[in-house]
Amino acid sequence: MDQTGEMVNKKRISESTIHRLSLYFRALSQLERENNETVSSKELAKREKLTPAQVRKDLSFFGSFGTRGLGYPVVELKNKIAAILGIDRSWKVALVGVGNIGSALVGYKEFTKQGFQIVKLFDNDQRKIGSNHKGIEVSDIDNIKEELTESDIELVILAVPAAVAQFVIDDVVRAGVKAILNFAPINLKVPDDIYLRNENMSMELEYLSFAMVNNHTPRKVR
Amino acid sequence: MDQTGEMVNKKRISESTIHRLSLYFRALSQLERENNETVSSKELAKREKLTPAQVRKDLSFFGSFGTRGLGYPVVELKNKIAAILGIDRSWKVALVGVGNIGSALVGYKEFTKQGFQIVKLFDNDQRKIGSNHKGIEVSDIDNIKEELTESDIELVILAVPAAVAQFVIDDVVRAGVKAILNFAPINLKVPDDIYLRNENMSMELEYLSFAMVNNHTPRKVR
DNA sequence: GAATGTGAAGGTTTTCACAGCA
DNA sequence: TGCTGTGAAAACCTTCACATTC
Repeated sequence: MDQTGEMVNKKRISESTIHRLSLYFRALSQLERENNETVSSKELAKREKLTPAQVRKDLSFFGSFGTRGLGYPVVELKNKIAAILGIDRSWKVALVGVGNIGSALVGYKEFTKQGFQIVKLFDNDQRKIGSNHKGIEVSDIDNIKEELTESDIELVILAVPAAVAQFVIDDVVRAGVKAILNFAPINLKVPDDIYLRNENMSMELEYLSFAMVNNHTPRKVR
Repeated sequence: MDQTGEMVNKKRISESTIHRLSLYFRALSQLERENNETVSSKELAKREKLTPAQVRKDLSFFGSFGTRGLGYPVVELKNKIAAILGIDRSWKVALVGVGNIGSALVGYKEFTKQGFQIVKLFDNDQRKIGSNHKGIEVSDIDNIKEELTESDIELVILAVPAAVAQFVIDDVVRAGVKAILNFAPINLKVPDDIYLRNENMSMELEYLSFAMVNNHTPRKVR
């Protein structure tokens, strides 16, 4: 049960449903740019290679947003989904590890578009510390616990080498951060109340490799 | 049915199973470095936050690699999985779009470790074309169809802006490439016989945002 | 007529539980 | 005894099909 009244989970929402909400959001943004007032589940499904029934089921978990015979109001639905995903606000994000991947993420437009603002960087390289990277201050990773604790940062992106990732995440957790996106190819240990997600970019390449070698026919595209 | 005899699919292998093979491979590499001769499904599961039954089921789709009472031979299993995933060889990869994300991927160690070699870059920026980027030649994106056709590149990573991604992928497909990993946040159209995977890095951030706002308790970590 | 919202059906994936083997 | 390999059961997710509403 949820005291805020924001959303009461009658049923458990599956992870895939949430991921598809991201897709709907993206499609609806595009539909808005194209000046569409309404969209049917059929059209939405087509744009993201899903089925109309799937779209309707997913949305129905959160309410009835459509009009029978007409479809869904584009802008309204987009805003509803943003609220469900929690991206109707902005999130302050710290990025740890201004290396190869890290510095690419600093300029990643999709993050900002969705309200994720990288406001602080951490690194252990003395040449980077104290300087500005694309307008964002780079702090010493040794002070990460203190600096995060004092900040209002709620989300951390880890882009450090696998060898040090566990040490870094321990500090991040101690600083009270509850949500972490990890790019290091390693399984990190965190307490149960921490949301930790892993982004593993070679996984998809490996899937492609598997598919080619085995003539695999996938059920869906992802 | 598969004429190569490499592997006959008795049952359809699920996508999640394949993704988990990547995890097993990673864990086994680590176990090998730690000089473990054998590993049980229990230990393997623990390392990747899965269940022992899941590990055994996954592996059983491809054969019986273990010894009852003992476990699985680490190095042997690692090699078997590499063969299944098709990463017991090297793949020549072209990367299109040497921007923010693209240039980060050029130096991404995980790719090389798994046998994915980026051997060619493409961009439309005249300042980059002809130059070398981390030792790899940058070609004009206008010649992509010809250059890919003449090459032995089998895999393409797309890291171009969403606005041009469809045009670029059309050329890539015309060049005969069958497997593409797309980083642009857009749904691309390709013929049925092309393997296309999408990497959407903000999806996981959005999931974290959703989880925090809704106190979502996930079934698993991914 | 057109398209949503949703129980019920169908399919897929995961977990259980135990037989079988070193 | 310890741990794999696997049918069967359970859980989960997707699709169907249709009553409902505009």
